[in-house]
Amino acid sequence: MFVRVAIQIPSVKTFIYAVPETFVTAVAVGKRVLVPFGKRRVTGYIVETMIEAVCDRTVRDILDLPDPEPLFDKDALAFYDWISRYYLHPLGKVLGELLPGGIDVKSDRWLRLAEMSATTDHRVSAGQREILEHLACCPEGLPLSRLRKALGKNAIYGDLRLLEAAGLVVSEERLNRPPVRPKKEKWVGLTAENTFGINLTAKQSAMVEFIRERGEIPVSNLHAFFKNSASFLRNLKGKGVIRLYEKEVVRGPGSAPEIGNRGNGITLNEAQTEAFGEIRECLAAGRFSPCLLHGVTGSGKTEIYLQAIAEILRGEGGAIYLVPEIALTAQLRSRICGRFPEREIAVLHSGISRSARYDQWKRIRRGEVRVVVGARSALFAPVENLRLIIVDEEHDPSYKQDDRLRYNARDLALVRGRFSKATVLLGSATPAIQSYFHATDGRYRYLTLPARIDDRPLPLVEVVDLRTERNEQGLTPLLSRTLIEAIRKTLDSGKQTLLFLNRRGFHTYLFCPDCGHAFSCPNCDIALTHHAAEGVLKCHHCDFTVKAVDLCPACRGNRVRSYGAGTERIEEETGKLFPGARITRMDSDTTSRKGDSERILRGLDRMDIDILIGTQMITKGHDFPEITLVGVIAADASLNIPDFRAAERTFQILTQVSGRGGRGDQPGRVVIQTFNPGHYAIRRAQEHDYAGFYADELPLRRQFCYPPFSRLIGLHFSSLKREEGKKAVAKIGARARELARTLAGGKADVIGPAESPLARIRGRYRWQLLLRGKQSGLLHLLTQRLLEGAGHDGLDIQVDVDPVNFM
DNA sequence: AGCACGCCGACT
DNA sequence: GTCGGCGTGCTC
Repeated sequence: MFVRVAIQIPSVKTFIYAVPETFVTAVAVGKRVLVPFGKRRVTGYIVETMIEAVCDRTVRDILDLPDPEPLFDKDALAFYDWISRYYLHPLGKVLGELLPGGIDVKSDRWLRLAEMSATTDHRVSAGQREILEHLACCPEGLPLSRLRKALGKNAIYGDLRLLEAAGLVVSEERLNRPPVRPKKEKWVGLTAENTFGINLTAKQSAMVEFIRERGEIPVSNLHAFFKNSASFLRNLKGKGVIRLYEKEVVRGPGSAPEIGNRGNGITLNEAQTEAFGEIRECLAAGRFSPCLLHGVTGSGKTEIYLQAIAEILRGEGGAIYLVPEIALTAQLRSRICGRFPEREIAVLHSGISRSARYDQWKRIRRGEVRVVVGARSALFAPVENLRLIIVDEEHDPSYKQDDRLRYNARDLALVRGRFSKATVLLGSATPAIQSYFHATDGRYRYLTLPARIDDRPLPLVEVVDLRTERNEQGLTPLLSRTLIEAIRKTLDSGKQTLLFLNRRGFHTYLFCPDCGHAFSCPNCDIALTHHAAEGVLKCHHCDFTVKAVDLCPACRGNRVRSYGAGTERIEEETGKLFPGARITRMDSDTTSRKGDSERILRGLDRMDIDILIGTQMITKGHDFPEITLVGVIAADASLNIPDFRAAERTFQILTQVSGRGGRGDQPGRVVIQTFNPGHYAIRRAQEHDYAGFYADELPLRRQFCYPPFSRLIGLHFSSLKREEGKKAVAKIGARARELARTLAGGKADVIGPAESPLARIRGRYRWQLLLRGKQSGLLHLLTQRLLEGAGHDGLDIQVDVDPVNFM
C-alpha cells in the first residue's frame, strides 16, 4: 500500500511513500504522517491512498501516523485543492495554512559532544574550538539552529563535518514536541454504588459523599472543600472506592463581554420577512444558492442572519457566520450568545490562542457544535453538512488575506457554498461593485431591505468645503466652524460624537515651513508619523523610531512643526475647544493590547465618553444609539490612494461611518469635511444613494476595463538590491507582454511593472505588475508560464490572484 | 522550507 | 593554493 503526501514546501510536487504492514489499516486521507524527507523528518498530509505505486524510483516508508481521526475528509480536500490551483499556491502550504496551526511535528538536527572527546590532541581550528566550548556547556546537546544563533553567522557546516569525522561531535535527529497538545485534566469518580464493608474515616466518607452528590468531577474542584485532598484521594483509590482518570479539556475563547447588546425586537418587519422568506426557500431547496442581502445601515440585517441560524439549529446541518474583524466579533458574540446556547456556537478568530483554536476545531469536527462564528479563517472550519454561509459586510477588504496564501474569504465562501450545496448570504449596506454586478446579472438572488428599522430617518449629511475654510491665521483649520458648532450642540444635548479620520495616506508628519524638508523613513521611503505624546517620529511599516527634533537638518531653520492630522492632533485640538468633554481615542495605538477596544466600546456604551476619535476601526458596525453626530475630518484621504477601487472604498467608508449616527430615536447628523465636494463618491454618500453611485462607477470600470469587466492577477516583486531587482523585474515584464501576445493571443494584457507606492519596506525594494484579461483560466496559465521562466536572482515573487491592496 | 553541492573572491 | 561566500536544485 502507498500514500501520496503533501508536504509544506514551496513546490507543487506531492510525494509517494510506502505504508508498512502495521499502518495499513490506519492510513486514511486527511491524516498527518511523519515521513523521512531528504535528511530530515517532517509532517505531511495524506491526500491519496493507493494499492499500486505509480512511481519507479525508490519509495521510502512512512514512520508514524499521529492522528486517530482524519483532520479533513475527501470533500474538504477537493475544496483545498481548488484553492491551491486557483490561488497558485502549493497544496502542502495551503493545508499548513488552513488547518489549525501548531500541531506539526518536525525533526531537528541536534549536536552533542562525543563521550570520548576528552582526548583533545586533535588539532582544531578556532571556529571548531568555539563549537566544542558551546557544546561542553550542554551535556544534553543543542539543536543546530540554536548553535548557529549562539555563534553568530559563522559558517559551521564545514567545521561540524570535520568534528564529526574526527569523532568529537555526534549529530542526531530528534523530534520536536508539537507545540500544541490536547490539554488533560484529572477527574475523579466513584467505582462502587456503596461503600459497605469498606473501612473509611469520617473525613473520607465525607469526601465520598461529596463526590457521589456531584457525580464525576475534576479533582481540582475538591481542593476548595477538602484540605490535603491529594492524599485522601490516594488512600481512597488504594481502597478501590474511587477511580482517577484524565479527561480532555476544551479550551474556550473566554467569557463573552456585554457590549452594545440591546437586542432589537425579534419580530421582523415586512421587508425583513420577505427577505427571510426567500432565504428559507433557499435553505429548504438544499442547492447552492448565492444571495446578496442589500440593506441600508440599521435596516436589521443581523436579525435576519440570526433567524437563519436559528432555522438551521431547528433542523439539521451547520452554518458559518463570517464577520470582518476582531473588534466586531466580541460584540457579535455577546449578541449571539444571548440568543443561542453557548455550547452550540464555536468562535474562531485570530485573537484566540492557538490551543483554543485547535480545541474548537476538534469540537466542530466531532459535530459537537454546528454553528461557527468568526473572522475570515473561520470559513475553513470543518463543519459537517454545511447548509448556510453568512458573509456580513461582504465588501470589507479585511476578507482578503494579504500575505502567504492571498485568499479572499468572501469569494471562497461562494466556492465552498458550491461544493457543499449551501446557501451563501452576502450582506452589506454598500455591496462591492462586483457583488452588486452579479446580483444584477442574475448570478445572485437579490434581497433588499430599503428602510431602516421603525422607519428611522437616515442621518442628514452636510458637506463642508475645506477649500474656502480659513481660521484667524488664514490657514485651513483641522475642524471647520460647522463641525465645531455641531459638536457643541451635541455636547449640550448630552449625546455622543464620533470623529472619524481616514488615516490611510493621511497622518501627522513633521516638516519645515522654511525649506519644505519632511522627515521620511530611511528604510521604507514613507513619511514618519509624529507621536507628540512620546516626542518621537515613527515609521508605521518597519517600526523605525527616532527622536523628534526642533531644528531642520536641511536648512537649520527653527520653525519645524507638525502638519497634517493624526488622531492625536485631533484629540489635542478637540480637547482645547471643548475642555469639559470626555474625549477618547480609538486607533491602533490605543488598542494594541487585548481587550483595549472592548474597554473603549464599553465606555461608549455606558456614556462615559462624549467624543470618540478614531480611524477605520470605528466605522465597523457598532450599534450605539446615543451617537447623534458623526464628523469626517477629511473625506479625500482615501480618494487619493493609488487604487482603482479608491472611489468605491471612499463611498463605502463614508456611508458606513454615516450609518453610525442616529441609530436610536434621535435623528443623526453627519458632517463631512473635504477639499473635493463635487466628487461623485462624496455626493452619492451624502445622498445615501448606492444605486446612483453604482451607476456612476460602473461605466468607468467598463471604460478602463477593470473588474467586474476583467480579472486581475497581481505579481509582487521584492529585492534587496535596487538595480538588479529593477532589471530582473523589467525582464519579467517584457516576457509577460510576449506571453500575452503569443500564448493569450492578445486576450490578456500587462500593466506595469512599476515601483510599488511603498517603494521600500524592511530594506526590500518593491515593484508590482498586473496581468489583466477576461478569462481567469488564461490568466492562470499565463502566470504559471511566466513563473517557470523566472530564474530568481535574489528576487522574491508573490502571486496575488484578484488583488485588493495595491500599496 | 532546509540542506547539500558547486563554482568564484580574499586570505594563509 | 584553500576557505568560505551564497546561487541552484532536490527532496518520494
